[in-house]
Amino acid sequence: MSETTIHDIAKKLNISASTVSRALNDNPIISKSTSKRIKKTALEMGYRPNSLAANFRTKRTNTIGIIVPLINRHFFSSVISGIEDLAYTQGFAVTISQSNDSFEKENKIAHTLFANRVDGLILSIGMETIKYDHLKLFAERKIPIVFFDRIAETIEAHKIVVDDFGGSLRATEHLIEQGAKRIAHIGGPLNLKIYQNRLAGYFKALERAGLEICDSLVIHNSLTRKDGTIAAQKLFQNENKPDAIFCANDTTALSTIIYLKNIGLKVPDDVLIVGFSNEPFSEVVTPSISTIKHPGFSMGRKAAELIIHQINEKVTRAVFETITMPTELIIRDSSKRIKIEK
Amino acid sequence: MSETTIHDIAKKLNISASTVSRALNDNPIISKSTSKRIKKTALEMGYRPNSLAANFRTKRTNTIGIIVPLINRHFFSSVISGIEDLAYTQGFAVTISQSNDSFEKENKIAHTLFANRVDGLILSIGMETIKYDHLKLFAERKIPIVFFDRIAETIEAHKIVVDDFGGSLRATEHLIEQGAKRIAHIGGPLNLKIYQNRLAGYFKALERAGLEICDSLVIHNSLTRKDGTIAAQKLFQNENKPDAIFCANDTTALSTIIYLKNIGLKVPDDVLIVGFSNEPFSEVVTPSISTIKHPGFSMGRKAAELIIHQINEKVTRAVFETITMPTELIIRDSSKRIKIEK
DNA sequence: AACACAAATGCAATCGATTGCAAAGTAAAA
DNA sequence: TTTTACTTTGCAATCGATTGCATTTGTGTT
Repeated sequence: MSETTIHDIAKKLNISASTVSRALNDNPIISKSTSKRIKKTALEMGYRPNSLAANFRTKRTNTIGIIVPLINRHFFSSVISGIEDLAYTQGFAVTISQSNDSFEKENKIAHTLFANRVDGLILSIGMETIKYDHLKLFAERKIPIVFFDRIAETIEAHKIVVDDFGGSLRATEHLIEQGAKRIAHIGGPLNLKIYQNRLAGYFKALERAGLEICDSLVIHNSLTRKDGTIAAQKLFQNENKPDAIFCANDTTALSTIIYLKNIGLKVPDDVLIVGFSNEPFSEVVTPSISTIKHPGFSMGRKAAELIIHQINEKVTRAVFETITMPTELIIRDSSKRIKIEK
Repeated sequence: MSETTIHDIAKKLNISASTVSRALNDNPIISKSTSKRIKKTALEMGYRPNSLAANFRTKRTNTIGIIVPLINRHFFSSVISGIEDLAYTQGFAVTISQSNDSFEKENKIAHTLFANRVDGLILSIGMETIKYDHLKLFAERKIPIVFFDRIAETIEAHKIVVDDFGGSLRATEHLIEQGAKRIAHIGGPLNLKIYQNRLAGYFKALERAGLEICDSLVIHNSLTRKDGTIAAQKLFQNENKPDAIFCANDTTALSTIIYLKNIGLKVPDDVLIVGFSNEPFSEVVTPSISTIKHPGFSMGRKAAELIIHQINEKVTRAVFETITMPTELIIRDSSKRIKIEK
């Protein structure tokens, strides 16, 4: 009727539950012969370990909690995939929740994960998040946290970010190499560090090349399809039109390209475009979009590696590091001046 | 030092732990005044509920296990997102693993999820899976299972599938309406039901229209980018070339389009194309790809709804149903005969 | 004041596995 | 045969919350 427990096995073999427990956990202190007998009986009796009981007793769940703004987004699902991939090999399960960029939900999720005693937390914070009490909860109880992409700067923890600055620098320099003189930038909300960095890389490249920084060429918005269209509209209503645009994501790069096509301008002939993140569509649209590659999957693996190390080593006094994942410029059609190519 | 428990609260207030437990769970049997005192003290003492203990005692984890072949894939991450979305509102957490289409991994994951006593399991089985012992485990212990997309036909459980047949029928009919006479089909591995159904819908449409079914126009492969190119190559080496292709996914639709472009044929002018699944890129490539929409997110929500209902109602003897999610033809440029349009 | 009955609280067992320490068993050395 | 030193095994407490049942407290009625 009810589930077989180690006590049932013990009773059947006339031994103690402790021995059964040890045998099933391959504790070498148990003689091989009894161990074998126990395992055989366990199998016969259809024994299924109850991790709940074990976790409760040992205060360890072998579970990593993950919070992302939205699961169904290429970058995040790549990271999650990477985390799960490594975690699995190390015997950890992952519990995933999405905050939908709502602080309230993020907060509740954090408490639930804590109540479930996850061994560690990997997260990318939501756009609304400016208070971190829900995360301090973990820090206080020495439960390791690893941030990725959207990090909380004031919390002491390992952080994994993308080299936004370097990527943007490279992207902008590439545009300059292709002959662009008036490069615009469509950027994201500046309360997020990543967009600050992308802006900074853009500025740096201009500065290095001795190009003037022009306020009217820089627009910030939420980087949706629509935002991109509106931004492009604004840029090309100027009398002094740009000859290239560095977009802070591929989505706006795409809608910009579509807009330009509609007003009769050609990419890359008339305007050069570079995006950011290497979305799956970027390779296959026409023209294909030059972009900066985000190593989502390996970020996930790295995050898992860091957190598991902390969990296993119980490194509490560790020096926390901020790991910057390399970015890579992928040159595609949207930024290739044909003349220069040949 | 150590965590505050309900006993600590009880001791401090000189009452019993049972009362504390009941108060914190809003049991109405506890008077409002004590309840208020208890909650206040709990807050002051920084009490954090230990779900491990509660779950252990109640044998209920409020957790749903999910197994998908690959998290980082648009369709699956949409479904996961939908599951999480609804589950969250019902107080359930989700634990997600990817099988990578490996039977061994799927098997191990199932056992781990069982050991962790998830309340229910939602999964899409891997390509290698032909034995279901690891799932019978759940069935035997009355733990509800819901399959989606790739279902195990011999296990009794709710199943949620996409209307592959109807979608394919509609897609093919659409091509016929647009004037196609020789319609090819690039399909997936026939050991998966979904591809059988897509093939069947294609046949049905031809039959209804009185068009001849021609073996040389039907190709089956694994539906990768490369497979699509190879298939297209084969189709257009025939003397009797197709004037339209219905592809079983958008990926092959895309690579077919690219191949045709390379050999100087125009889509849709020379060849009409329809894909399946509505990948994010399909809308934005040139020409945009007509396709059949997969309602991933709502499938996820539906799956969550079904499983939570079973969990809460303890419906063991329920009649299991197979729910077919509606598909929708999205007509884009790749299948629009301009002349017919105007 | 006595009683009945309802409301509020407490007692104590329980869930299943783990683990420090004690005890028993075994083999080798003296 | 006794002693010593391992090897194996068992005892019993423990983790924190829940819950059926018993008990106490409180309220109202006659």
